[in-house]
Amino acid sequence: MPQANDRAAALLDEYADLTVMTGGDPFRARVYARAARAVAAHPLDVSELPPTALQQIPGVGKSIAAKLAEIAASGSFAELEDLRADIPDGVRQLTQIPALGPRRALQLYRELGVSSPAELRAAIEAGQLDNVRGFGAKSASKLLRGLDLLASAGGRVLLNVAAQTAATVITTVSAAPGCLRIAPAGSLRRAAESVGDVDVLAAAADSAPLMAALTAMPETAEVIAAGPTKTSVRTAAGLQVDLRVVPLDCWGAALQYFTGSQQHNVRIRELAVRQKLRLSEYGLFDAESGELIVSRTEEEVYARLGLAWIPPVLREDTGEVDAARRGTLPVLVQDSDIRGDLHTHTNLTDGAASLEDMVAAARDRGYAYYAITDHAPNLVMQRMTEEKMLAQREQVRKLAARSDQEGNGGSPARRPATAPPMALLHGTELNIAPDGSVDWPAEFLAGFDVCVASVHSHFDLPRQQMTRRFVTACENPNVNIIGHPLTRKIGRRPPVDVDLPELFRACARTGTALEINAHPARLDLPSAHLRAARDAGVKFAIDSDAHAIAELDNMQYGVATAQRGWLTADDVITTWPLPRLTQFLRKGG
DNA sequence: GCCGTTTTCGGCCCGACTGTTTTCAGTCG
Repeated sequence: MPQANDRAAALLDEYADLTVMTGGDPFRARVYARAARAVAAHPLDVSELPPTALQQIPGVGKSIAAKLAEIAASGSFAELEDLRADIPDGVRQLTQIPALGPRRALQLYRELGVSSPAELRAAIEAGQLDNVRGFGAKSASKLLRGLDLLASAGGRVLLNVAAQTAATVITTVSAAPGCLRIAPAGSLRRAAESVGDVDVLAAAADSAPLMAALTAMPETAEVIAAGPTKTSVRTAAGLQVDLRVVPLDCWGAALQYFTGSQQHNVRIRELAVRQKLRLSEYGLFDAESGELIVSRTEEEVYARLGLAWIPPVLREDTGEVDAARRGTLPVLVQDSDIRGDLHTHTNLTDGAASLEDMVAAARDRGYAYYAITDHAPNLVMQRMTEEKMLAQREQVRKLAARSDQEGNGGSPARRPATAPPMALLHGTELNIAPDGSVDWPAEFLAGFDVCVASVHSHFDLPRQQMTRRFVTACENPNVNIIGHPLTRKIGRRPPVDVDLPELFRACARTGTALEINAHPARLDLPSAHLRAARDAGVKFAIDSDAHAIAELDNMQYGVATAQRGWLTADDVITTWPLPRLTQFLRKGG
């Protein structure tokens, strides 16, 4: 989405937060927060839209449309500035501390003058909290730990780290006596790009042995809360794990509830209320009689509300509820649709494994095709030369010929035994220079089966120049895929500033695919932009960018990202049969 | 402040746990 939308959304969000802090109308705050999400997800640049178009955005009415216009004109709006004058920005930062919400943060500011995390730490250490009503010794030590946590990481982890932690928890807790079912829930089940805490749902008649197993787990460093239905711990690595245990009879309602997102759940519950029903983690009930209607499966809960079952990856309140009601949910691309990988490395450049080993591992995955795309010479540290590249090509051709003779191993689950052997494509990952040019002359590039082109430096070009850079790369007849387009690293490096609608148009016009880089630290192009790109006519390559054998398995995170962007198999060129893919790689030439 | 398969006004999701308090507000998801 346009960066102007992110800025406007941040201001609306800040206004919502400050409204809550100052004891303003909580419903108004919620409306602003919801409008902020809708603005952030809107495909068009809100700073350029007329008021009538702004009011088409869900959750934006006359008043917020006027605020958006004010933001476009002046960079902020008057009501926000009024609240900012009352409350320093540092006070809002305080609410990032676990267990410190808006009301108590404001209380600390009003009574002690604390207006930043650093000042809060000083105040606690000076014993000033003792004089504040509602803050006891426990609060003080909890806040100190929260301050440490905030300083260390911001608390969020990548999807693969969360998945590993969940796997450990599930192994441990499922071994406890009486554990009937157990599954990941929350943002992990939705495959969000980062996870703040790991939610695990279990079913049992008696929760005590399960809770005990969690708190006794060697990885558990601290027990945050412990009750009969919910126990929260923090691992030694600092990651919070929430275990919820419910009776088996309400498994479906509980899984629906604990998968979220919160915004999705609000939508679903509003729908229930309108039908004179009440939905909780224990089931869907008649609002008046209190009688249980359904609770055993998610499918039953959604069906009783008049909805198709909604895949967890779509549960973000971005239109999935309406689509489920109309029966127009997309048939999402699946792991089993993936036929190959078009962006991988070997130890010829910065990969860890040999060509032979990477190819063998790919073949074990049952792929129909696999591209080796080592770095090109302009990434100087990789020391690539034409000679090395041509020698690798020879090796690739020999490996391909050998597998032709020997037939193909490969998992029978993915392809029948009669399937042709895995095709090997020789490619490269080019470096897009600031002017949009890439390594090597066109004649040499024409010898590759596939070229990925990516930005690896000069991340801070002004938007116009950055956009020109990408468009020039797309217009190169030898460039097939733009690798990790925004070059962001989750939680570490921001995305580059590029005019996305223009990039999407260039990709569609030139037959250049955008990558969905499956590395959990990248997930790039991010899911939030995929629908706009798809609507502009863009096709996508889900690639692992594997630098080691184990990283081939990251493909699953790329597929999940594509799903979160509502993509079907047809939108993704790495699901296509080889002849269709080969045709695409010719770029109409 | 927004919104409508009952509504253009009167609603706006629901429950668990904690800490400090003696009945509940705040926080979280």
